[in-house]
Amino acid sequence: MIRLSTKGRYGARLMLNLAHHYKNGNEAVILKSVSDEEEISIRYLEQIVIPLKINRLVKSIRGAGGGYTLARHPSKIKLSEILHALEGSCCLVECVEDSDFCSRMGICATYEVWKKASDLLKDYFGNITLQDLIEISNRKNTKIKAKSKSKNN
Amino acid sequence: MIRLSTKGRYGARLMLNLAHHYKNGNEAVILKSVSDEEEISIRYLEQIVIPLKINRLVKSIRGAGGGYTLARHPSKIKLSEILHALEGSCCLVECVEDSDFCSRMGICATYEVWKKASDLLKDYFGNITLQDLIEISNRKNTKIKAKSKSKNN
DNA sequence: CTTATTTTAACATAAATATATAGAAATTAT
DNA sequence: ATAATTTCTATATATTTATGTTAAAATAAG
Ligand code: FES
Ligand code: FES
Repeated sequence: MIRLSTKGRYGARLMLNLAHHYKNGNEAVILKSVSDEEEISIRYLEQIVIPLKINRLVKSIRGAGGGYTLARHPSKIKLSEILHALEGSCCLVECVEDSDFCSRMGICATYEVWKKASDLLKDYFGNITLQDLIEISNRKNTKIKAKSKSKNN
Repeated sequence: MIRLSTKGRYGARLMLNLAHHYKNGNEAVILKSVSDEEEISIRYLEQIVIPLKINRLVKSIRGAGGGYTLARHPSKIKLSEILHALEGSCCLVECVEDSDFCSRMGICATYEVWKKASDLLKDYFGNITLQDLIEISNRKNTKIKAKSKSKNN
């Protein structure tokens, strides 16, 4: 019913990929490698990475040996920041952040509901960092490995 | 960052409008009146009301004197049902309900997060009925009246 | 120091989907 | 019959999603 745009979805995976390869902030990852690993069109990734750069979530290093790297340690980057950079606003409906959007705010009962739901999401995504995602990812992968191992034996 | 489509937004207001005029289920409201009161294009409302009818949330009465009315008492219609009817699925990303959508589900760490966020919303909207919205609306309006009265005195 | 290579950056375009409007046929009450 | 109203179908516009093409910057090699 509510759609996270592909930008937000792909952007989160792009950032998680950079986080996986994050060492000290100096080693850059080229988009081609993200594109291959995440199976997302490189042309589209190029567009998605721009707002991430503008919002200082990634650093770009041009030229040979260059690429992109996280601007900060994964534990210092919240999912809400990524989504905010990519989708502009952080709410289900425009009127929650732009009071001019809807002239009916004063009397609109649905507004209250969209507002609270937006806050729910904001809280949830505000408490998840890239580091958390890495840990979820690791847990998931070790589980898979364990599974396939027990199958083979 | 996450957008509730206009269908969902307008649909919720359409349903709330019908709820306001709900008597016993026999008195129909014409879309023109909803269109005027809610300031939504009548042509667009016509399209939005169809899935609501298919999902048996409203009843239509054709011909002169006809219109639309809620299929059940406002307290028996959940917001989640309305959104489900209008947006098809009830989740932030397709992969949550359609496992074929994303081939990476098994290893995708972001999936877990979208899934939990979807559940948060599902729970929230599943606990709000049209009756609740009516009450929110009434509280809001009496507040406004009280305010404008105190201004005039 | 010059040239070739790697990579980001910028711009343009195409395809798909969401949003919105328009017209007319079908149904019903009076 | 006539007027009111839903229902169906078509079309226009805007936005999102995705691909392609070229230019600019930085590095590496000779
Ligand atoms: S105030 Fe924007 S939908 Fe009600
Ligand atoms: S985004 Fe669909 S499984 Fe990760």
